[in-house]
Amino acid sequence: MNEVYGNTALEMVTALRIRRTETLASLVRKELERMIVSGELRAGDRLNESALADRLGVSRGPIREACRGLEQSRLVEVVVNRGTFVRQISLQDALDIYDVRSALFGVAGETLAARITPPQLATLSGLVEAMARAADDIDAYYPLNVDYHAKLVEFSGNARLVTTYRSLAQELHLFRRQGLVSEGSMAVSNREHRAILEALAQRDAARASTLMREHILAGKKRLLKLTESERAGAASPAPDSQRRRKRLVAGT
Amino acid sequence: MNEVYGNTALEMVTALRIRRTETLASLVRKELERMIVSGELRAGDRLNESALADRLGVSRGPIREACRGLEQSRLVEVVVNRGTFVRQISLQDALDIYDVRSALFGVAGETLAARITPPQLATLSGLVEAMARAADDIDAYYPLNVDYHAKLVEFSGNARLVTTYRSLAQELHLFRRQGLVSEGSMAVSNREHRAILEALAQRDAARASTLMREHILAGKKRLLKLTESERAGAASPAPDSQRRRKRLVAGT
DNA sequence: GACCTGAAAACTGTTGACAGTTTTTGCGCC
DNA sequence: GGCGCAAAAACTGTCAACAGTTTTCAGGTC
Repeated sequence: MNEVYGNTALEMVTALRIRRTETLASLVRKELERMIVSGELRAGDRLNESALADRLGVSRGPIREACRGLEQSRLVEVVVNRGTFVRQISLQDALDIYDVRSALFGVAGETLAARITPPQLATLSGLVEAMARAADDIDAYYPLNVDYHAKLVEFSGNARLVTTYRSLAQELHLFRRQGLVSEGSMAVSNREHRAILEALAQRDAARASTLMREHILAGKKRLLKLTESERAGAASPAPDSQRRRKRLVAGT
Repeated sequence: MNEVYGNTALEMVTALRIRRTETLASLVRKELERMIVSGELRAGDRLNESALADRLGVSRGPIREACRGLEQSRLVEVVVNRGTFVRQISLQDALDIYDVRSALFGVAGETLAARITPPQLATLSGLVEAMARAADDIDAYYPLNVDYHAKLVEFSGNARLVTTYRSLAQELHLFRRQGLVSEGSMAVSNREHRAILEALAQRDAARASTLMREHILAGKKRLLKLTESERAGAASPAPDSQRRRKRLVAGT
């Protein structure tokens, strides 16, 4: 009848086509993940089960199942009888995650140095060059940067490391300050990327591990410095829409 | 009427008393976790939703929600239209987990050395002494050992590290060979525990980190050696009940 | 006996409804 | 206008039933 019904019908068709490989709950989980990571849902927002069910054209069952999955991967928090909320990440949480992530990245380096293949080296090299070309165009740089890090972990061949790392990276997306990459740091960062690549090419496990660990810790330090200078002096970047609650998923 | 109903009634009372703090789904999740870690449910077993629902005195909804949570923490695997199965961990998986765990343990050491308090040192010291007294009584030694490791991570104060580490440790419980601690290794292991304790007492972050990382890697090496000698020579410890499937949860 | 085949049984995926709790709303009172 | 307070609305927790898929099994065939 109206646009809403049009949308859900379309999505249902898609869902049905995919079925037999994916369950509704897992499709919903992916969609919610996307909404959270993309910022469509913000930290603190409540996930209204009925509203989501209407919006996605399914019943509440799959929605609830999806939420339990998200709870376990720490993207949401469930409060009994009150609902599930997109998690709020404190600065301390973010710093803690950086520490864990840096250790994981270190393992990736150690493992990878011993087994990296020429095609993998070529892929990584391509990404570093692309980042160099991106210069200080942050919109071009950022996805390349994410991809480079992801590839380093994936190429390690340690499946459990990959999932753990991904989960932490995703959780970090909940942190409110997206602008953690300042322009000046991109050149510095890519210099580190290149050094990592060299260590890997030489199969120097110890060096690759150290460099990779420190690369993440450098990110942590940047974040720390940023928040400190922010707290000390200038007004925070976007102080306007601070406590804009009530932006639940309800209305279409 | 019969014993089964008696059980479920009792459990329901317990559940109702706890309510308002916990949801049925989370209670079920904990129960399933216990069953899996304790070995009551074995790797490969299918979790029959209806049977579990009857057994625990709840409907299938909470069971399904619990399973989605377990799926995310990698204790079970869900196959569409076929059910959820207790995960099977291969030797390679176990080795991969050891690598990740060792890195996490290293972070714990580094963080903890800088912030450990006298009472915490006392607690850890107590555990090391208790383990020494346990000598080669494995039933006394094992839980102390688990506790010692857990405390080292908890005392680090990094919440995310704690949950990640716990999840990995739990997953490792799925690995079929429980006898990964041979008698001779207990003395060696406790010597390492004591060395870690000393490094922490001296607030030597680098040393504590290295020792703790290597402590876990030593466990990995023991496992590796064990499986190699097993493969090479003697028959495996318990070759009888190998493919004993069909031990689903159904019958009471 | 081994092997298809098709009906029956068992089980998972999903839904809609009901019960109990939390939040909102409307109203009198200060 | 601000403040309790009770009724109503909104929402979560749980369940039982239905639909569709997978597995089992009996019967026929070679």
